[in-house]
Amino acid sequence: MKKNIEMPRCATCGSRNKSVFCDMSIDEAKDMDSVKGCNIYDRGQVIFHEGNRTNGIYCVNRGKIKLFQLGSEGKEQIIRFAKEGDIIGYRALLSEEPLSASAEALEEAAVCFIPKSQVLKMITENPNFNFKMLKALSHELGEAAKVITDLAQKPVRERLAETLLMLKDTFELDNEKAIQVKLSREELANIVGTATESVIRLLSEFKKDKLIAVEGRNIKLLNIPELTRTANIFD
Amino acid sequence: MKKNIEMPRCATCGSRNKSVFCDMSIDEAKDMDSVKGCNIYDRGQVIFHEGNRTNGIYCVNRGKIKLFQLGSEGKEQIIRFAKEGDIIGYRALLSEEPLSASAEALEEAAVCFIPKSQVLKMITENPNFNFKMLKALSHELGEAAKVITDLAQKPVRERLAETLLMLKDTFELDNEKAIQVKLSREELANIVGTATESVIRLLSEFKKDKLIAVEGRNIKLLNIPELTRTANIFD
DNA sequence: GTAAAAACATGAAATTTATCATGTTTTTAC
DNA sequence: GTAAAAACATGATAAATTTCATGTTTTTAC
Repeated sequence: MKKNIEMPRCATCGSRNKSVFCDMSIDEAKDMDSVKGCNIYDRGQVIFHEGNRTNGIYCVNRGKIKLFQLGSEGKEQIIRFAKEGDIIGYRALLSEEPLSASAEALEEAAVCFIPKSQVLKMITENPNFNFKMLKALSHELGEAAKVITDLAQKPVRERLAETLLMLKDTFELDNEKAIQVKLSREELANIVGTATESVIRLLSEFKKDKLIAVEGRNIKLLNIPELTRTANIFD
Repeated sequence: MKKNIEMPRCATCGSRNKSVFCDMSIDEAKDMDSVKGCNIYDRGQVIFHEGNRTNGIYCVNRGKIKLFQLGSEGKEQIIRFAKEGDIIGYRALLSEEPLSASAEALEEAAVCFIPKSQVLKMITENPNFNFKMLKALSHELGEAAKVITDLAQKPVRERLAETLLMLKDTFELDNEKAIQVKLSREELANIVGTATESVIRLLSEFKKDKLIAVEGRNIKLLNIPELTRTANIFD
């Protein structure tokens, strides 16, 4: 269940520097504080549901979140991840369409809710914010196109290697080279677009080839250059 | 080669009603005319190349265009299409990244070029246009997510049926139910994400099952409800 | 702490899809 | 108009991937 917590203030939010709100004024931050909400979500809790309407955007203060669609056979397809400083739900808000994905916390997460009116106000009144939104959407669209080409053309082995590298870029490695997000084999399969068993087998192969080390959900990237080659990435 | 033609004026452009420029003022239209360029591209001509930088956006006045990326093995992946009233190249402009796709004319096309300065001016000074851009990007991003889920989860047969229906929605049918765009089997394969031979075989099956009629590149959709069922679409 | 559930793992078989080989038809370029 | 090239077509084979079956390990819930 959602818990009530002390409201994080935008002015002192550590995630703000990394977000589209990074150059918000003090007045805007106060304004935001007066209209926003904030909730804590436990691991596995749903923040919003695909198909629903939204009346605002969500800004991740802390925690890791997966965004996924359900395919026609009810299988999850993970579309992207969000972490502190990221906003989610903005696509649906701006397109005035239903949410195209569900969002679920991968670990305890604090997420603020910013009402539509406030978002529109900032877009209208703060050109920097407006351009940040345009830029974020454009960037996402470019990333999506790459994913489309990979899914259409690359074999599973390459896509899995690429997924591990993407997770590294998104969540970074700790000092033992371990990816700082814990996903099940099934979740990995739901990014790669393959069967869970295929992920299990390929992870074993990568492990045998010393590309990675695996202990449960902890995956260490031991040989990134060779993983990159396995992913067939040249740019 | 590019040909010089009489410059179409925005004020009288028949495509404008359907575009993000639909509620441009008379003054803005004149302003636009004074800075824009226009070129005619023959079938097969490239309008811009993936990886290049762009200093403006392209607005399609007439003709049909495919946008594609090259995969790591040099295979085309068709990402989307553009027709009269559509703009292309805006993703790269707004994200300040290189162009993520190449654009090629599928038939003779007239395409205007609008310099970056003018686009930014309109974004800044015309809130309606700004919201149209945000909406267009958001909508595209939602469509891309659907494509990702389909590519990851649907078999080739379903994806081909879905592609035919997508082409119907994008280019419409003539009064003989024929899709109003002519694509090679290879191009169809490059949308679906499969081998050309697979497209050929499946089109024959669809034809045998009376879902479609095929004469060369002319494809008539005879049974849309059943095609929709074949595509496994329920929403 | 223990039972139940979920996740992980692996082999064998089945299925889907791609590749290769080859021939025909259609289009393109002088 | 004709030769060359490209596109279309089809069968046979090969490869990639999924599915199914089954067992083990780990996690979760009282």
